[in-house]
Amino acid sequence: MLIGELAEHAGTSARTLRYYESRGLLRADRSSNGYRTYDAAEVRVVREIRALLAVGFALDDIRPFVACLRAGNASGDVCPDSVAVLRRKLAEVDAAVARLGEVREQLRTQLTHAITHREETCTPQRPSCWSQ
Amino acid sequence: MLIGELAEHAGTSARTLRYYESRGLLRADRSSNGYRTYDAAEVRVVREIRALLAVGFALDDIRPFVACLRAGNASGDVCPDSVAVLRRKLAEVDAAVARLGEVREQLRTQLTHAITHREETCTPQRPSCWSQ
DNA sequence: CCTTGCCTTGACGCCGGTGGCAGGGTCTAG
DNA sequence: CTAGACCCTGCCACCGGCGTCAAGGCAAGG
Repeated sequence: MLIGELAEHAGTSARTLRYYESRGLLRADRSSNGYRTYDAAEVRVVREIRALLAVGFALDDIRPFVACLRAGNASGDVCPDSVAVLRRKLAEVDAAVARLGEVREQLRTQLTHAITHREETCTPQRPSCWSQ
Repeated sequence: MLIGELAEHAGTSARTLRYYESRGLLRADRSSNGYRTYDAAEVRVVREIRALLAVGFALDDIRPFVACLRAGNASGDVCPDSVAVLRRKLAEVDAAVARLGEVREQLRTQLTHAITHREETCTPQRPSCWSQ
């Protein structure tokens, strides 16, 4: 399988696949003319990468999952390194949710405050209130 | 007030203040030698900018708040344009929270699945499971 | 032979907020 | 006069995951 075919099967671009290779996530054999040649199994690997990226993983985080798949496991998740990354990411997501929750509260407070004070200060008698 | 003083009062760098100016958020008079000169009121403006940036606003989003402060309002929040941005940001944050919630669930599912299947597949009898 | 369409490597662009440097002017105190 | 601490403009670097262009090699069909 050439790189264009792999890209199409996996739903991405050849450029992207070369980038993954440069980052150590993909490997390719080369045929005599220098073209990259892929085994059909690489489709799964690329799909795994895309799926994890979509969830918010960085390429460096994804390496263990790829190694796990390559080791012959049915899923990239089951190896200890992958589990460690999953745990870490879960913690990060929890932290992000918490922070966003605080931001949300602050925004709500600001909005309430703004609407309240608009009654007092933004009147046709005081047009300087309007920013435009 | 010179740019270095303003930077110190507002807790940031002169470089940053020049950048804000280049983006249309700050204005400065120039003294005869070409140095930027600031009114003491600019400290509040810069602080407003920093506070909104810290919450996750982009510089372009912050413009209305600055205009609102400049118009003489006690808070940058009270003008209609600011309120509109606040509403939009709140919606964005809500969306982000929702998405992260889904991601969190997926991660939890993956983790549970991984740990369950590790029992079956990752044994000393099948060392290829381990990615390292 | 020529075109078409794939492949190759290499390099720059993007986005946003800032740091940092180069190369110069200005002001002030000693 | 000079040192040092400011100030000025302008430009490169960063981070990450690519898009995109350049310039060329290779395969296959008319």
